[in-house]
Amino acid sequence: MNKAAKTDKNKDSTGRRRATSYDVAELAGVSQSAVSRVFQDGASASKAMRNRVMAAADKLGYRPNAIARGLITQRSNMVAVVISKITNLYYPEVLVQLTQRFSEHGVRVLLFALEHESDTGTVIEQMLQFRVDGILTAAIFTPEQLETVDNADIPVVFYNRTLQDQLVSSVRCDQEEGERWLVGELVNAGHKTFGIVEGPPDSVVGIERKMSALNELSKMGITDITTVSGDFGYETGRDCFTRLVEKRGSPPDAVIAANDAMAIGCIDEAREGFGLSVPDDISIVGFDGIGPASYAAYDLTTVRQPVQRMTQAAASMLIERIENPELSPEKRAFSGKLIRGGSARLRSKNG
Amino acid sequence: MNKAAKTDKNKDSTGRRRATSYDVAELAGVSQSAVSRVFQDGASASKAMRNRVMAAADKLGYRPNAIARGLITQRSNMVAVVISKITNLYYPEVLVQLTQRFSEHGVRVLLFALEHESDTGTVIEQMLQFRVDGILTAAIFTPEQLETVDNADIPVVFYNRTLQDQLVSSVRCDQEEGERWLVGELVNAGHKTFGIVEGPPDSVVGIERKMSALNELSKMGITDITTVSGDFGYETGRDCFTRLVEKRGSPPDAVIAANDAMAIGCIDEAREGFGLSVPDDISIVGFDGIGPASYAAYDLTTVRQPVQRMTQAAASMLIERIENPELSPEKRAFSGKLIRGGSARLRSKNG
DNA sequence: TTGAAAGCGTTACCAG
DNA sequence: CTGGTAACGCTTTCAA
Repeated sequence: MNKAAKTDKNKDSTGRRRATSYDVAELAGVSQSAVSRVFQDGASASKAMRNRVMAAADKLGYRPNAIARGLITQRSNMVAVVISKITNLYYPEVLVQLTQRFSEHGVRVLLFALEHESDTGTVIEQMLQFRVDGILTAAIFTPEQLETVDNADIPVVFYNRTLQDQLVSSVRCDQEEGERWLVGELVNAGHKTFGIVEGPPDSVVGIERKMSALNELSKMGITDITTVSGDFGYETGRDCFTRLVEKRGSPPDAVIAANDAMAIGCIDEAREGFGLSVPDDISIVGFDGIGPASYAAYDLTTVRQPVQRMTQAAASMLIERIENPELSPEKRAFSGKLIRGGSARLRSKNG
Repeated sequence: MNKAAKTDKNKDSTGRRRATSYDVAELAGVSQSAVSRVFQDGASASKAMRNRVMAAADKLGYRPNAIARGLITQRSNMVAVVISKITNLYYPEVLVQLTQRFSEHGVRVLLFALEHESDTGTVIEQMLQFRVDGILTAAIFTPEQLETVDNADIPVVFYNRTLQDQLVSSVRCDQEEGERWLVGELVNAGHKTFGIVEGPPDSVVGIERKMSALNELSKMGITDITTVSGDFGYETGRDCFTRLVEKRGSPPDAVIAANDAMAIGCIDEAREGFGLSVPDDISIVGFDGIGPASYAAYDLTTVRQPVQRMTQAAASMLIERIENPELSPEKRAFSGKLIRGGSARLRSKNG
């Protein structure tokens, strides 16, 4: 291999090497450090210098190499965002908003998607290898995993899940409150028998919602409660409704589903499979406030998560902790918004 | 600032510096190059060496630094994925599947989200700075933008959009065919007057679908066609239906919406706003095959995109081109699947 | 199979 | 304000 061949390896399609700060420096007739400074924020560079460098730079199509910068700076300017199939981050707008929030601070998003929330282990190694500056996760961590990232001094913010009594930052929707509202509305409107459609067993969110509902129901003296479990999907919601009725022998007065998708499934099954009228024969409520919940055919009574405020908060909490690692953990819970839709027979506000 | 303070900067919470291959080498009593080799694939290292190094490594919690590796290797092992609000990549499962596909090849996803498809310019610079190995985009590029990434020798795969006559790789759903199917079914079932609900003007996907439908309608001799335009959202779908009827003076026999969300909006508005029965009074069809399309209340006639095969193809096409930059561009179009739902009055298959 | 040494493209420190 | 030089943590020749 001759010399030409050797120097070929970094050439682009037109035969030029990808320009570095040295190339720019040479063309501009200045030092490489000068070029570096021109491309920094609080740099000290004279106007003349800046002009010459810039001219040379875009003549060569120079772009600072963020990888190299990260190496020396010890800041990758990337955060890991972990989503899993059943997460709320999974809702499209959340990811888009998050990415944009981070982007405003010059931070890029490295995405990690989990098939199951329990697969976290495999991706943590990756996040650490890529030296992400922070982690925003909608999947739970085991204590060991938490310790691992903690030892690496990487700040973590949990989205809609919070480790019991652990000293970690989190942003969540106040689901206890939400379920309390829903149960309150239903009981006050005279519903006496309840079905609960809970989420999959490995979902903390699902468990929380179910427990809160059960708690509130029992507080209000309701004892006729039947529970079945689904996977947060529409189909499973339909299935759950059938199983619920079979288990009880007859439909309950109201069904509380752990999320909107299953609630919608319940509505369809109640109507199609059992010829019931919603809400005249049975009330059905969900949780989340997803798009289809407000479709006219369902008009779901639900609690809408303040997604925008939550993502906003999550992003800034993480960025704050990247910039100031000494900041102590913080847990923020946002109230949802009760949507009194037509899928439940509720007392009118004025009654 | 004394020496202690200086050396502090890279220490972790327990006071140790983040371990490097040098630290591992020292502890294991071998050279740094040896450590490097142990953590590579086709490395040559004796079993004894490997053991000693590994022992030292996990004693120190050593993790190879992917950033540094990327710098020397000239491979970041990251690809950029660009989504915009109205894209199909926007559908949750697509992102998850993509990320997993890439992950299998050791490639991470750097996510870029656009508010509008036309904002591409701002993110291209970022992708280049981070030296991504490839780009998968569900947003259109201008010719200049395409040239920019081309000059940087970064392979690009377009998802569901293809630049007219440009020499680029793309994966898409065959929308012409899909619209042809839909129109064919409707015309054959006797529908004579049509409404078309098109997408936003800056969506290539929307335009393609509309043009294909119009084409096929005209081929089949249909002339009574009214067109209104929405933004791909549910609410806009409802609105569009109203405008359609107003514009025509009366409801058409059938409505062809550019996507499912708007089709569902049309159904709700037809029922609620105009007291029409779907499909007895009017047939409504969409495109995409999103989740809610199959909800019992809508049971939409639509064309489902083979999302899984498309993401699979997109990921492997990009990876192939990263590993072999000489590969010529390739355009792959996948047929969708016609879903003959209850939202349209169609000829039965046997009739 | 192993080790020494030369980069990769930046930033950061320190004189001038 | 500017330039020289030493890192950053790794991979990759090249000899031994």
